[in-house]
Amino acid sequence: MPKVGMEPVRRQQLIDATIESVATNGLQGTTINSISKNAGLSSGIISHYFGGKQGLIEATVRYLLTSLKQDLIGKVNHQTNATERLMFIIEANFALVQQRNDTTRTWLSFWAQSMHDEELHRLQNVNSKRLQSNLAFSFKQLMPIEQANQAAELSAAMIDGLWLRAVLSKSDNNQFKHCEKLAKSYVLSLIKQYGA
Amino acid sequence: MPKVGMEPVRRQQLIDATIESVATNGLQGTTINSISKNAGLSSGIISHYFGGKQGLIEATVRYLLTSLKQDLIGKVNHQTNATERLMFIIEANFALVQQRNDTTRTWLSFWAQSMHDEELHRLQNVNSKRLQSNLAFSFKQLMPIEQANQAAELSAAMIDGLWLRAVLSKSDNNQFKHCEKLAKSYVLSLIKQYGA
DNA sequence: TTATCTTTATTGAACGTTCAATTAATAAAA
DNA sequence: TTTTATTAATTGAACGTTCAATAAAGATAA
Repeated sequence: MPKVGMEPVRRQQLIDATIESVATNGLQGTTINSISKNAGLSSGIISHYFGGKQGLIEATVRYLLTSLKQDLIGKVNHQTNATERLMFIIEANFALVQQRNDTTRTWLSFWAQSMHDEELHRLQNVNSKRLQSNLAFSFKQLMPIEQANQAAELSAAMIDGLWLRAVLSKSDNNQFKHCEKLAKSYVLSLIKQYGA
Repeated sequence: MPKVGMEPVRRQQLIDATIESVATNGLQGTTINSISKNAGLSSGIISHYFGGKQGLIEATVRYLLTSLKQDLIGKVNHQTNATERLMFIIEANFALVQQRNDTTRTWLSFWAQSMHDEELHRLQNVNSKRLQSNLAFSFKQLMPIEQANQAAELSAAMIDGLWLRAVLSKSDNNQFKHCEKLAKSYVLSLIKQYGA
């Protein structure tokens, strides 16, 4: 059965299977068996490639964070203006949902666990601060620095709040699209309010 | 050791111990042993009073929901005006934090789990919808119904978002106070914007 | 080309641990 | 004495990890 050069393939297979299992069974219900079964591989392979269950969990979170980051990078370029950039940030934060419906539940599980897992908490902070500083960067081109920072804090909370409530109510894609629109119009209203 | 009429005392003891354990160890790390140890009781007592671990978990969530509800009821009376009532709703939603620092983490754990537990999800929906309809009720006295509903949806998201970000960044009470102020001024700005 | 050696990839059973639940025993109060 | 309250001991299932075995692929040498 074995072929050479399987490592990257298997790693991705196991990460995908982890997202799937956490979305379906929760972090509590996710075992090395549920993951390896989803991936169509044996349980031992997890320790082989990730050192253990914990290593795979952390690799999965890192993968999700990278996906979010890449999504935004793919949308903007050097001639994107500040307002457009703000809209792209919002789109990126709601985009993972549209690609894979199971991703949102998985995120929430990981964030809850980050309260009791140092490495997950570190990763969560990177994500949370990146959202706010990305927003602040663009707001600063549209208003004074103090207002910009305040606008970034409020926008980040609004985005996360809309997202959280949509996830918890097990919303469909339409509902997420609705939340994306609300977030965008809130950011636009902040620009009108404080904009120079 | 046994005394008569211990039931309500023991139940509360075990619920308090559950909040404590979930805050410290997370829902994953919470066992009937960690709970009973916190309560200074034996593990068997959990099955006796709650039928099992799951029953105790659900009773704990119901207790938290009731506390939140009572907190709001205690603040308002028949001569509270709409704007005051909105401020009290926000205060109540941030108040549990101040009383007990460990409560917020516990909430987040429960909400994450609600994605994979029918009864918890039902309770979560009650809470989520109550916040929004409480907000809508007061907004309707200050603006047209359509704007009131929109304001309620946005305010609920803002409150939950500020709360979520504060919890995840392991904020102290000052940070929560700051978030409470932001939420209040956001609601006031909505009243100014749409208010008749 | 064939035979041998080495590395890479993978499995699945065995092990020790942890957990929730149950049971039997016990102690106080009625 | 009977009932209520509680503990301590026990059970069996489920879990993550480890590890010996194996199989294919690639490399080397005859």
